[in-house]
Amino acid sequence: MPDTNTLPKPLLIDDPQRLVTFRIARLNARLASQAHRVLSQTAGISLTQWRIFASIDAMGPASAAEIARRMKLDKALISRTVSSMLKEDLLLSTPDPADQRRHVLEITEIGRATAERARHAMRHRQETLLGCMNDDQREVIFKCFDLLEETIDQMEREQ
Amino acid sequence: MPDTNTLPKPLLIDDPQRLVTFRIARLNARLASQAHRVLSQTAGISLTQWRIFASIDAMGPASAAEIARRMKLDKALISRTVSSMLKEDLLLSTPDPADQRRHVLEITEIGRATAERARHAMRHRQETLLGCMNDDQREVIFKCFDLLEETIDQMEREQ
DNA sequence: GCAAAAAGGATGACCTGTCAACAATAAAGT
DNA sequence: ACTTTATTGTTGACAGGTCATCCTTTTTGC
Repeated sequence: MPDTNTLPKPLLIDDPQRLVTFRIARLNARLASQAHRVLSQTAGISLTQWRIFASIDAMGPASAAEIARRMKLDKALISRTVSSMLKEDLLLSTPDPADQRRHVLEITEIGRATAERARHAMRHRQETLLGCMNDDQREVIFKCFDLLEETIDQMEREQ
Repeated sequence: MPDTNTLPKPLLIDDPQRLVTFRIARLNARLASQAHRVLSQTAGISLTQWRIFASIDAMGPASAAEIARRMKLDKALISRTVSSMLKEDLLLSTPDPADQRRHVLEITEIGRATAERARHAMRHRQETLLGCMNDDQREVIFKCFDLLEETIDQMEREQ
């Protein structure tokens, strides 16, 4: 008897909509493209540039490696993005006298003004996104993010 | 008085770790690279190829456009991925006599065997990921995914 | 003090995914 | 019947991001 076309059959995977990875991937794609639109319209910067601003702003001047570590982002990505930001005078890089490999990055006036232009839209967006959940849900979701990242850490350790 | 270097100051953004977009982006990057590793080691396929398998397997043979719609993925991406899978005989494409633009895609025996090789590892991974949360948390997180996607839909409608 | 290992940073090759434009076909509106 | 509009699927160009490798400087361990 034929099967694949007559009856839907038990599956390779139960329901793609119930896969964490898949849902997160889709959510991420949509959130990123939305953020990209907002940032390029308001301040003409990329999402990674925005994140570098946010990192330095939140935790003070830092080297590229420190930013990469703090945000768990690829250092190649940071390197390229930082060099684009230096070209546009959004960041200032000063060599560390105590370590000749290290360059400390800080936000310039231009950089701060640029980030400022995106701030309201980004904050509003963030609030709208958080606003669709109630306090309990917000608490649980961030807890789950932590749990998932811990699990990934573990899986990576075990290979 | 100087400021940026003396005191940490109130911020552009409160805490990057508390940004939904940022957390989801990071989680996604880590999950995707992990999935990529598992899939290439076990079955030599890409994540998008795996997703196309999962989509057809879960919901039956379909055209490229239907897959793109179901998964909310870019049709260009689907087109390129499908053509790579056709070259490797992982999928079979048959023209629809009722609509000459449409081609119905189904999984070949080779394709099914290939997907099968990745299945255990992928399912185990999925269970480990879900396993770090309890029933309540799982329920809430999927609920939040739905809420967030609805919110994005709304924001897109309002521009 | 010195060889080996590790960290900072840059870069080339590469892959993924997005956007816009296109040709071909089909559907809708007149 | 015919023009307009929408849909399917393909493609080129490109931004974003990853991986492996490299060079330089610093740190570690003998």
